[in-house]
Amino acid sequence: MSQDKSNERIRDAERTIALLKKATVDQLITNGFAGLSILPILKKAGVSRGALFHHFPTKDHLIAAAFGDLLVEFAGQLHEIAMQLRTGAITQEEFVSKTGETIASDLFVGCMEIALGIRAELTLSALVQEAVADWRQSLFEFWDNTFELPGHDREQRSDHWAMASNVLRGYAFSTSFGAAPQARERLMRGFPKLFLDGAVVRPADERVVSIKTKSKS
Amino acid sequence: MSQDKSNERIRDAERTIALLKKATVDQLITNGFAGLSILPILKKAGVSRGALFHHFPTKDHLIAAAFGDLLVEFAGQLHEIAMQLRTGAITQEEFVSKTGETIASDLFVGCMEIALGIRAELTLSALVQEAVADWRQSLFEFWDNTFELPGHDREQRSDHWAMASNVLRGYAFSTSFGAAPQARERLMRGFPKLFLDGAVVRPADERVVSIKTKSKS
DNA sequence: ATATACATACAGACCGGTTGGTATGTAAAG
DNA sequence: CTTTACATACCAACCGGTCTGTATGTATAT
Repeated sequence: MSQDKSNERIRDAERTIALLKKATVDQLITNGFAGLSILPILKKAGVSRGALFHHFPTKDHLIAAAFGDLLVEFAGQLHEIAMQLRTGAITQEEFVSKTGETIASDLFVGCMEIALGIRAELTLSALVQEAVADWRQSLFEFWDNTFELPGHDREQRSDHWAMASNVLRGYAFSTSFGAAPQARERLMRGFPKLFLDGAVVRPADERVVSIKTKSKS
Repeated sequence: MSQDKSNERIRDAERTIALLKKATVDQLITNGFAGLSILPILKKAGVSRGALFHHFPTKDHLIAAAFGDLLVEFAGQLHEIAMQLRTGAITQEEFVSKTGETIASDLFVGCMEIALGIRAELTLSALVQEAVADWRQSLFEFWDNTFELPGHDREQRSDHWAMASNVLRGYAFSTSFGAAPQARERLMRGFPKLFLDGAVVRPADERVVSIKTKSKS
């Protein structure tokens, strides 16, 4: 990890913070929410305790920051997939496959774990509230900017894509067991039939989209 | 909790085990998976450390046992709702409402939390594997024994109900934030349209169903 | 019936290890 | 010299688990 055993110090706040958040995400993926202790995080980041608590008042603040980064990254990944479809770089089938893959990735499962885990932790849940709201919004935009639903008003579209999102969330959850090998095929067959049948892909230039969240206030 | 400060001991293994499992579920609901320490569990159960480790070799075994109980209880709740629909005691709309409520309850959210949380814990995930397999089976039976899907073969029915289950899981997940007040209405509108349109309720006497799991081997 | 022997059910002190967080010190930058 | 960035020693609280001891059962022998 860190071969700088010499006494030269690296003084770069941004870098240190990034390392810490990255290590937190790594730790979340490999050891789950319950495994989010600061010791392994510090080890992975190659950073000292002092550095951590210099930049973050508590462990929860670090987790919240890492969680926020995760969600933003996801929004970016989904946006990327959407653009590939809208530019014709991939087929609708590939779109469903890639989206499913993204949602069922360890990263997103880790997100769900945090989202459920913080239910009982008031301070932490308060810290991530804003990031979650942003994420919700960007998820709807992901669908609504990618597909047109002729004859549907805004309310109906919200309903439609909310259900679609629920399916993917449930899919991600069920795959985290790894016990349903047919789950993927079921998604590939079922999802387009249920949600994309009447939908029309919006050409890439139809609407200029900013998927970016409001970011650090 | 326990006012028996006298030196009279209650010697009832079944009772003690039940108290421990109950306390574990309670603790899971109120404090989440990360809050599953033995101390608060023991306190809630009014049982000593010695009693716990006499009946369960490790904490994980207790959690697994409590988790298994939870899943069986859920299967029972769903079965109950299904029977109400099949006997005509409730409407389809009420059926969707009740099912959604059950899935989005604190109890089930706790289940999801465990299911995700154990991802990184090998021993625990091994312990609950069987219970999860039983649960999967009973969930499919819940749908398939309740509704007929004319013109669908077994494979197609599996696809259909797997997607339906995913929607509910995703719904449960999203409500655990409490941030989407319209989520319930969306489910009530969207679910029947997507999954119950071509489905026919099986009369209660059409098929003798055993929703019971294989139970303790 | 009563005494003996043993298994089971429970209680609570105790253990080493880990937890999140702090206090203090030091090196670099302005 | 002051501020910022990082390092280290340290702390009280808590963790899961083991220990020894005790209360309560039951099976057998007398």
